[in-house]
Amino acid sequence: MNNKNSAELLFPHITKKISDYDTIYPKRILQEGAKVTRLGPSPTGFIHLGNLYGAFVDERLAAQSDGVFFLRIEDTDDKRQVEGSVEVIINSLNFFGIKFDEGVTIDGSVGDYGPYYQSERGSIYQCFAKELVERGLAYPCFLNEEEISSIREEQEKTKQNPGIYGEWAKNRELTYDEILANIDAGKPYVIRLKSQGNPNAVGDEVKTISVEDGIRGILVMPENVQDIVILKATGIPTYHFAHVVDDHLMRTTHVVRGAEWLSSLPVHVELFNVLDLKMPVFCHTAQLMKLDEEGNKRKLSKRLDPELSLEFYKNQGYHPRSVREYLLTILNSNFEEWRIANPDLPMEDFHFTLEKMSNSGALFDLNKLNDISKDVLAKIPAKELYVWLKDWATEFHPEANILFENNEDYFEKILDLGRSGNNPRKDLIYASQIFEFISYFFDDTFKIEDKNPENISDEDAKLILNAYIASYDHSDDQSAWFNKIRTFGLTLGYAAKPKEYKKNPELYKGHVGDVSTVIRIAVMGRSQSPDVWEIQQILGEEKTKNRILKQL
RNA sequence: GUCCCGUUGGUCAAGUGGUCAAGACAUCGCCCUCUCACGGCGGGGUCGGGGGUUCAAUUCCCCCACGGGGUACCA
Repeated sequence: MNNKNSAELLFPHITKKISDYDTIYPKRILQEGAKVTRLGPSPTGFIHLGNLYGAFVDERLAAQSDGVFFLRIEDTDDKRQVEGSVEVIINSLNFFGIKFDEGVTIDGSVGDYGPYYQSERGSIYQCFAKELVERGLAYPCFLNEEEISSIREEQEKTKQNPGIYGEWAKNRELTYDEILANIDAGKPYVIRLKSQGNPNAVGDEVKTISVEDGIRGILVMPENVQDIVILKATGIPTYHFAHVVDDHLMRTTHVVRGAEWLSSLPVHVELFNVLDLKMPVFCHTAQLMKLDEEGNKRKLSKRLDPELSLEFYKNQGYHPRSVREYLLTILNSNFEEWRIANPDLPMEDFHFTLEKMSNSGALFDLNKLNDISKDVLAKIPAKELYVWLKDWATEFHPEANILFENNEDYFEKILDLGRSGNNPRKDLIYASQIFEFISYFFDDTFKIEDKNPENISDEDAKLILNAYIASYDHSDDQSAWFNKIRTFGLTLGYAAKPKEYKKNPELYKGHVGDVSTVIRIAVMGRSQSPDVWEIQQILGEEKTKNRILKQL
């Protein structure tokens, strides 16, 4: 038996059979309908919003069905490894609430379906490859780089499809003796699939495959005809082969991956068929896009788009829950309606479905994220916000650390400012914005940023502040406080209501709004802010008076 | 070049052979109001183009355009 001998020659050290692995990694015992999903990042040291987006789908699918979500590291490309990136991946995803049930963790692997690093699964892939060689469905190919590129040139010249297939696959039918001779000569080789597709078919003769995608419905594509590489010269598998072997042995039920894999789907289908394995449900997600300077949609790129990096959100201080809610609104458009109907339920109560996912690429929209974040933060109690802000500042804004010392009560009052009642304020968006927003509460960061209204001269402003300090009583309630402002405003020549001023502008210097703006700027340094009385109550009498006095 | 996927307002999108073509963000106007927010009310704005099929097409079919992706011993 030619093939059997070749297989022995190629893989002398492989003694296990595929069936042995099926015993080692038996079918998972899970309840009916449980989904097994996986994330398979390559450890390049960069994890982005697209990864989170996909991971979120995996996580929801598994969690909602009491299934399993595991992490497998796809480190088959030795050129792209980056030290420490596995930790970065795990920590980043964890920060945004993505937790794995199984697979690689910070302290080693967990689960019965390992190893979870593809680099440690070499003999498994080789076993599968060996059996394919034995069965005449794969073969060693000794074509070197030059030979392959000259094949390509020839194909381009004659306008044929590029690749190694059909008669271009010159090593397809090598005999045992030829293989032996090549190996003895020390020639490097790869293992290629001997595609069962017909490369010479044209028009209606072209066979098609039909796959039901979890997101896109039925996909019909031409069958694969390429003798793709399954094991590289190093003995390490390509993605295609590793995917098929691993997702079978790890008993993955749903493969969630980006649309960039769509075109290699026929390859995967052939591999599953040729190995006689049950295919998982493929779920090809749309890619996240962004509008470029010329107004074209384009794929987010890590070089050009800082907001693609998960670090961006951590740096800016977006709350993980905000990012999660935003992602869910892109993932399932009906989430938004659900959220409006159920403002107080945790987002995990929403039933996520693949069918509701869009097939076209969504533009990333920072506006929307901000809007969602306002609602999210509005519901988080001040105590929790305080802890979150403190943690964020420790890492990204250390100069603010001093603000947290013995200041918890003060801080919480600030964060709760205007948040009670039926129409709570929604001022808080992300941590760095919050520090900016509340900076006037702290003498270290307080500064006069805005100018008095144009109709108020410096003398007028002093008159107003003098009258204010003279009438100031910290124990006044809000309406008493404002009535005083109206009263002395009127004697100084300012209408008590803006409408009165508008009716007879010639009678007044301005209106009560101008008066309170002057006060607002003295106390807050800004012409716009939440309610002055409430802010003064938080600041305290001493600080309030000092700030006014300083402007006199 | 070739293969694959996609295309509903500025953005995210629901949706169906006959709809006034939802909703959200953004935007504009008004109301509330001492500013800003919040909230309320309202406005503008969409089925990429061309052919079919049909009494009727945004919806079904074909062609084109545009966008994205693949075409690796990357994933």
